[in-house]
This record gives sequence, C-alpha cells and structure tokens, in this order.
Amino acid sequence: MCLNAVNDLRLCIANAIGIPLENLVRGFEVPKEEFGDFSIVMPKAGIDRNQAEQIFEAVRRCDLVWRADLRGIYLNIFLNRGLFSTRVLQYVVNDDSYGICREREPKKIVVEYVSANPIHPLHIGAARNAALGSFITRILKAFGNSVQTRFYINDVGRQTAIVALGFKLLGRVEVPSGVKPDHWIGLIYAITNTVAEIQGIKKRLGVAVGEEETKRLREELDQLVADAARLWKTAPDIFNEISEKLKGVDFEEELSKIMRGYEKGDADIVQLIREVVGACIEGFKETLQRFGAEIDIWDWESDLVWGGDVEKILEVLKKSATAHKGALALDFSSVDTAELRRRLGIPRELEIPPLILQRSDGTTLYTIRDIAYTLKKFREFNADKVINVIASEQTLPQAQLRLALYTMGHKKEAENLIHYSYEIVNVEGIKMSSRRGRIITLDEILDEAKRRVMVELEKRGNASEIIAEKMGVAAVRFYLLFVSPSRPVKFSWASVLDFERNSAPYLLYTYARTEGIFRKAREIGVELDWKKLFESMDKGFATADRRWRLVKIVAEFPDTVHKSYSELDPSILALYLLRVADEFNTWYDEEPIVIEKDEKLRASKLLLAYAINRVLNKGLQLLGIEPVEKV
RNA sequence: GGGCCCGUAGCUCAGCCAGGAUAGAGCGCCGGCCUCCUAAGCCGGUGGUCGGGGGUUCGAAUCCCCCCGGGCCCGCCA
Repeated sequence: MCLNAVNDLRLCIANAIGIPLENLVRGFEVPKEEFGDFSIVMPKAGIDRNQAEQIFEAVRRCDLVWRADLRGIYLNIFLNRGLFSTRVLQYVVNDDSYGICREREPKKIVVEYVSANPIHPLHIGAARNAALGSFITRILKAFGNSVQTRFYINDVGRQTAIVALGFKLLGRVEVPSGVKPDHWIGLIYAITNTVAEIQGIKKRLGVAVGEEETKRLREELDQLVADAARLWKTAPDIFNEISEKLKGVDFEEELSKIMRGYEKGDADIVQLIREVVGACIEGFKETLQRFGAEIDIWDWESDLVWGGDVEKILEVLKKSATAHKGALALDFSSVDTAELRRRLGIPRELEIPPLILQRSDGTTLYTIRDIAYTLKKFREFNADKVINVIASEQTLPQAQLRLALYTMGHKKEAENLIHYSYEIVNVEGIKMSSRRGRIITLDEILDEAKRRVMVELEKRGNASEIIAEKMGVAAVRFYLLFVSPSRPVKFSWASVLDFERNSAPYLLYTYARTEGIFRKAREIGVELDWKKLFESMDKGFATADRRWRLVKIVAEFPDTVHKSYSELDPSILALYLLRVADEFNTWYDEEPIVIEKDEKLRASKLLLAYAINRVLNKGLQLLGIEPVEKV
C-alpha cells in the first residue's frame, strides 16, 4: 500500500489548481510553525504569481485545508487538524508497511559491497562500506526489488602473495585458539610486509644516489622501524621468525613466483593461498554477520582467471589496444565524448589515462579481471542494474571499467553499472595503514561499544548480553549511516561511544519507552486492539500543538523514506528518526498517556504513541537496526 | 600540475543538486526537573562575517568565476 496523507493533500491541491502533482512534490515545504503546516513555494511549483488569487481560492476547497495565507512567494496552508490527524492514524493502523510504497516495476539489482582485501581484519573504512551496502540492500528490497548481494574476494595479486609467503615461511602454523582467523592473517601480513619493506629500503640505501634520496629513504625507514617495533611487541616470536626466514629469500622473486603460480593454477600454491585467504574470509563472515551485513554469494577472483573469462576479455580488448609506455593498453580517447560521459556518469573533467591490459610478465591486472566479474554479475542474476559500493578514491578505475565495457560493445552493462561512491573514514590523530597493521578494526569497535552499553545497562539493573550486543552494533551502524555518503566521516572513539541524543541507543531507548507505555496499558487492562481504539478515539485530540506536531511528523514518514530510497541515502532517514524521537520525548514528558482518565482521549494518545512506535520500528529496521522492547 | 569531494556555532552535523520568510539540530558550557507510563530523558540560557573575494538576481549558505584551507586520486597496486 502507499497510504500517504501528505500526498492526499498534494493531490487534492494539484487537482484543484490544475497543475501536475510533480510540481507540488517539488514546491512543497514544511515551514516554521508560525507560517503554517505546509507551504507551497509558488515559483518552485511553477505557479504564476498573477494567478495567486485564483489558486488561493482553489486550495481552500480541499477538505484537509482549514485556511490558507498568501505571503510573498509562499502559499501557506493550515490544515484541518482533526481531519488530517484522523487520516494519518487511520493509515498507520491499516497499513502494516506504513511508509513504504512498493515499486510498480521492480528491478533485479546486484549489490557488490565490502569486498575488502582478504589479508587483514575489516577496519572502520570497510565498516562504512558494509553499513551503506547493507542499507541500500535493505531499502531496495523493502520497495519490492530483487536484490542479490555479492562479495568479491581479491585473492589474485601482490598482497595475497605477501601474506601467503609469510604464512609459508612460518611453516603454515594453525590459527592459535582464541584468535580470530582474520586477525591472525592480518598480523602475519603486517609483519611480513613491514619486514620486507625494511629490507628493501636498506638495500636501496646501499646504492642510493644523492643526499636528498638518502634523506627521504632514511625518514621512511624510521617510520617503518617504529611500526616494526610495535608489531614486535604484539607478537615477538612470530615477528622474529618471519624476520629471520625472510633474510634468506629474494622477496620480490618469491612473490612473483607465487603470483604466476597462482594464476596458472599450480596446485601447491593454490592450496597455500586458498588456505590463507579462506581463513581470513572465515573471520569476515563472522564480523559481517554480527554487523548485520548479509552476503549471498562469495566470488573468488581467481576462479575468473582459471575459468578463462579473463583471457577471453583480453582477446577482445587487444583488438582495440594500442602501445602505451611499452605496454599494451586501451586508450579511450576515440570513444570518449561529453555525451558518453553523461550516460555513464563520468565527471566531465576527469582525466582518464589509458588502461594497461597486462603486466610484462603476462599476469593480469585488477580492472581487466573486474570486467569479467561485472559481466558475470549481470549474467548470473539477469540483472537490470549492478551497484558497486566502493569508496570515492576508486572513481578513476571504476570509470575505466565502464568505458572498457562500452568499448567492448557491452553498452547496456556500461550504462547500468553504478559506482555507489562514498567518502572515506578519517581517523582522528592517526594515519591508518593496513600494510603496517595500523588499523582500527570493526571487531574492536563493536566490542568496545557493547562494553559501554553494558556499563549503562548495569546501572539500570538490566545487564542483558543480548541487548548490549544489539545496541552496541546499532550504535556503530548508526554512527556510520547518519552522515551523508558524499561526506567524509571523522571517526573518534568519543563520538562513536556517545550514546546521547544523536545515536542509536537514544533511538532505541525512545522506542523502548513507547513499548513501556503499551506494557503498562496491558497491565491495567487496556486492550490494545488498534483498529478498535481507532474507532473509539477522540477525533479532535490532536488540536493541541504538541500532539499536532507529532501527527505531522508521522505524516512525513512516507515522503522521507521515499527520498532516502530514491537517493539511496541513509542519512535522510537517520536524521528524520532523530527528529521523531526528539518530538516524542518532549511530548512524553509533558503529558501522561496511559494514566489519562478520559477513555477516548487515552485511546487517541495510545494511538499516537503507536504511530511513533511504528515509524521508529520501520525506520530502524530499514537502517538495519533491530528494535529492542526494553532497555 | 590536473581531477573528485569537503569547508555552516568551540565540537559533530542538517540545509546546497531543483535560489526565496528572522540560517537549524545535537554535543559542550551555565541554571533548573525523578512520591507520576524507563532521567540514554525533559525545560530554560549560551553560541554563527554560512572559508575569503567578486559576479548573476528583486532576492545567494544555495548558481557562476577566482583565491585560501583539508581529504582522496592521477602505478605494469587494488
């Protein structure tokens, strides 16, 4: 169902004055209270101000309208509070999915998200990706679309080769008990990489020419040594062993051997890398499940290479390739037009360098493999759209990907491949580096958030592990969702653990308060049959300002959810829910609900609380937050 | 050097794409409120040359240009 009282109003006005509904959707505002309940901004709605007088008369004929004022470019509307509030509550009571209006033509959509390198635990950056990806999945599904979620396991390439080498040197020891496998792999990776980098720099220092280069290398070395010292402190035995074993090998040569062997499908190397990466993925699955981010299909990048998909694509692309700095590359200048950029959503001024097709040693490159993967995603789900949730720092390779698809003749796929871009998470005070093991992991944030919730719950004598876990996870998710995706998130422990006002715990607390009201009502023998209560309610109850404000905010829910859906922006919904909670808490403090003696008025108040309860419940669920009934 | 994103109250953020009414929240700070449905709450107070300068317009936080500051990208990494 698509019950929306605000839209009823818009429809009536649009008909009365004879303009398309879309104009009013655009030119509709919720103004400051003193001006009215809703306003039509006439220039925005495409209304000629000379016709203002006729319009003014027409608007007043709508039954939901009580009076209207003309003021400058605004047509301010005051509603018939009794009629409108009854309508809103009627919609909430009769529509189980109040606020959500399913697509008439649902789409098949693939969402690829997280796809973090399987060489270290998920960090705060991947957490934002997971939060956004699972949000868009949820809201797309809620609106009736079919969605398939996929995780691309980047097991081909230099980074997995590094950790595999470290793992091999250690004698392929098992993950110690009590250690999460991805944390174990991450440690080996960071140590191997840091030690190898130190050795590499020392070598270069030996042959360095010029004071400047020597100085630069020394600075780099100092930093590396500091990281190494920290890693040594974390795991001295492992550090010493890897460090010792690395002395005897030609690092670059060994890496190249592993990479080549893996792409060829050499059995020993395949077993080695699959073991390492598999362990890491096991850890990812645990964390993602905890975080409420579901993945339907796990795709191994190596399967695309071994299956011949990548080779086929290379063959096709080579036909249009040209030489670039001695390598075979795809130059886009011949197809690159302003019109194509518009269709593919590529920024007008973005400089796009040629795409190198293959390394000199014959191994493949990421973007080429990603072409094969993109086609696979479209094909296997028969998808209308593929959405890649990837940080904005990858804008260039994502644009190259679409252009390459277009060049190959996959025009539809190129146009329907969406790069859902978001800004990164900045961590105050430190520079994160997964290569050096300098990261804040999602696991530790979730653990700490849970612990902090627990402290608060203990104060209330309700030390429930389950609730602490739910609220802790919710706090982190909400923190990452309430900033617009196009804006960087500034991470700080103080803000992620601040559970007042702008936080999930605040919303959950407010929700639990509504549940508390219903509990109390049942205790004193009130039957909570919403339809019956609706029949017996006092229709004029919402004329009081405070209650009226709540009715209006409940009425705004469908529009808000729709905007959040069409822009795939969770922050719109998140900020709205905070407003809902603020309004409700003010009202809650102001007048008793269950204790109300007048039965009709009590029914109305209960219904209003129920409406708030439904809005919070639905909104939280869309954000991927499970409401809790008691805190 | 070029490109993308960002710059709004001490701090964290709305508002900008589709220009309009005295620029909004929260945190912080100061002062109040638990014999009553959960005080992670409520009420009051405090706080802004919307980074700077030009331009367009009856009207600019919003559109255009220039500059300054921050982040990211420009690799035979991903």
